[in-house]
Amino acid sequence: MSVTIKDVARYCEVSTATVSRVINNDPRISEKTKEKVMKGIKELNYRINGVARSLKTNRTRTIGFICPEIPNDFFMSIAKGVEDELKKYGYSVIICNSNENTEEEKERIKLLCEKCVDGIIIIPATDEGRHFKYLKDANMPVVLVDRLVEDFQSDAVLVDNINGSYCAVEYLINKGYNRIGFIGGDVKLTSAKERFEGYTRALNDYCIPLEKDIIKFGDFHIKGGFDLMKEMMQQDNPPPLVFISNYFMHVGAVKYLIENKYKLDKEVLIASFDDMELSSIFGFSVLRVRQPMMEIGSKAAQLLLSRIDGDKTAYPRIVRLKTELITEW
Amino acid sequence: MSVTIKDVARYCEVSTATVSRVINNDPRISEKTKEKVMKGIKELNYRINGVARSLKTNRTRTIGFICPEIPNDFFMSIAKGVEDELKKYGYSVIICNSNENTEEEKERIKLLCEKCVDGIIIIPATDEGRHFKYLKDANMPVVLVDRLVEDFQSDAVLVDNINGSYCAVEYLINKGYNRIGFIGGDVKLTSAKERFEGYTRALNDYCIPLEKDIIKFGDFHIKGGFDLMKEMMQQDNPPPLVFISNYFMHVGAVKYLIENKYKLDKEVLIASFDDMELSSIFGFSVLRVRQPMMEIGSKAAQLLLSRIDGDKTAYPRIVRLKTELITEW
DNA sequence: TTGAAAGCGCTAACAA
DNA sequence: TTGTTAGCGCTTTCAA
Repeated sequence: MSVTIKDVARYCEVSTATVSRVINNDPRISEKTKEKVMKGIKELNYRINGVARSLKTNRTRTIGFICPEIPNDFFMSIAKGVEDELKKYGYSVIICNSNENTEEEKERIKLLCEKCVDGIIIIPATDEGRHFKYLKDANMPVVLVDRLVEDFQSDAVLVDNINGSYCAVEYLINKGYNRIGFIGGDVKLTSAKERFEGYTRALNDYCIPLEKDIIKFGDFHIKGGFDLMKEMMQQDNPPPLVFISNYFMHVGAVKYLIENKYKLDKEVLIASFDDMELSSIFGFSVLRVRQPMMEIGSKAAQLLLSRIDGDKTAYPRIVRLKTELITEW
Repeated sequence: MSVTIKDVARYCEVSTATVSRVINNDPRISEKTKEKVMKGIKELNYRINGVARSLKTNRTRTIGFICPEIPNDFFMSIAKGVEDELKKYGYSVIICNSNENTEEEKERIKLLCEKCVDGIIIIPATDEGRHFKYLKDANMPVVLVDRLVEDFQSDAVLVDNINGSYCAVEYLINKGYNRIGFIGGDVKLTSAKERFEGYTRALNDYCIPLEKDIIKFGDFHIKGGFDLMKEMMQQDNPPPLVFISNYFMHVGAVKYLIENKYKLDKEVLIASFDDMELSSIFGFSVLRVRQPMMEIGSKAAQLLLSRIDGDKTAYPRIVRLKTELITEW
């Protein structure tokens, strides 16, 4: 079949250990032997077999990344952050799709464990976390991202959702708005719950009563945003400004407005959580809460790596990253 | 360390071969032994070590996917197609980012080979393909997607770019437009070149002379679209309709129009290659050429799998998928 | 239907 | 500085 370390050893008239030392840059080797072996490697066209190496070293230098959806700029920006950070250390990333489904998530976890990844980063599909016990049993390092789950304590990277939406709403109030609609995601998700909390806290702190009719919940998707914006605007006295708690709902809301010929000027304004590349071109958006997506990813990667390298610091370690207010006002 | 097949064998008082047969669903095994072993597996909490298995079987059931950018709905929709198809067969996907850079692409290829993936799907970073020779030497199955490269023959999945843009432009001509601007990508890329060719052919066939001033090339990115749309609109006699040859340039063009307060009605219209979820909400878009992204991915996966399974059909096998015209006119 | 044993390609402990 | 060798956890051939 293919060329092995043994072939190289024979060809160069050295031992396999010597060849191994050369390919691992072991310093205890003479310049001369090293050159000879390198030459042999080249001439025989030898390639390292990472599988054999992993079997021996108990390390695959591969980690898993499970997220609810693949073509999704939010999740993939985090994935990029993970990848960029990990590749510095020679790691690669198996990206898996849970399809927002706990069962599939469970499947993927099993598969990744079987593949002996060194650790897993998960953006949970739901708030259900019982199946994560499998990871603990397998002694697999994990970092949760964006959301926490029930029944499972784990290292995690989150953003300061409450403060992010608090500040956004506060900013709007200071701009003179006191009827601010709210469109949010399923409050079972950490992020959705906290963002709603930031909204209510700000209103409370400024003595503005909550208006039930202009507060709406759905899922975090485009369709959810579309449907809720429709409800919002079709009622008798729609608010002049709506705070929307993620990017995809924002997109859905804009979709509704465009399809229904709302003007790009001041008929209705949108503030929202998330600031993606396209957010600013949607035209209704006046204020956004930016999450540092790449940083979320790189931070998660760092946490995971430290656990892989044996860091036993008290569990769970939760990192909360700051958000940033973006406005053209 | 962890529980191995040996532990299970000892615990169940059978041989390791028997345990192996059980976990591989080998039929030549009695119901009774099978049950006994299953019980042992459960009680000891045994987990398969895929690395050891891979070393023995020479198969990792993992494939690599290299693309120029990760947070990119076009590439990731293809990736999802790949993933969905492959997971049926127990495969998983390592997603790598070439950053549109030949050097990084080369690095990733090496890494994937070292990890002994069973095959690689690549959306090439550029038209440069010399470094792909490494794959041939390593005997690694490859499928190229979306673009071909120089100096390297390979299985590939592409769409019918020429016909796609031909039909779009033809449709516009039949709607009465005879001044159609063109904004395209770097013609070194297969897709960019072919889409321009479709445009010119259609104009030729309908005896409309090419107008140099309203034909512009840049890169396939948002900024490219923005800059070229600016050039397009700032000249003396801008065309009433522009054909833009990919999604991201389309986004950039819209960005320019919005920022410069173009009205959402008929001041200027856009037709474009690609039909993404957001395309229809941009407001200027009247016609789009839809690529079947998921299908591109699943087809690429199928091609790759067949090569992995030893299919020696004449190389290269090129699959051209059809596009579809989307319009609300 | 089951078991014994070789060996996949590599690393690392130990010896020289 | 280099070599010998055991063995990582599994599959698979051959024999029983």
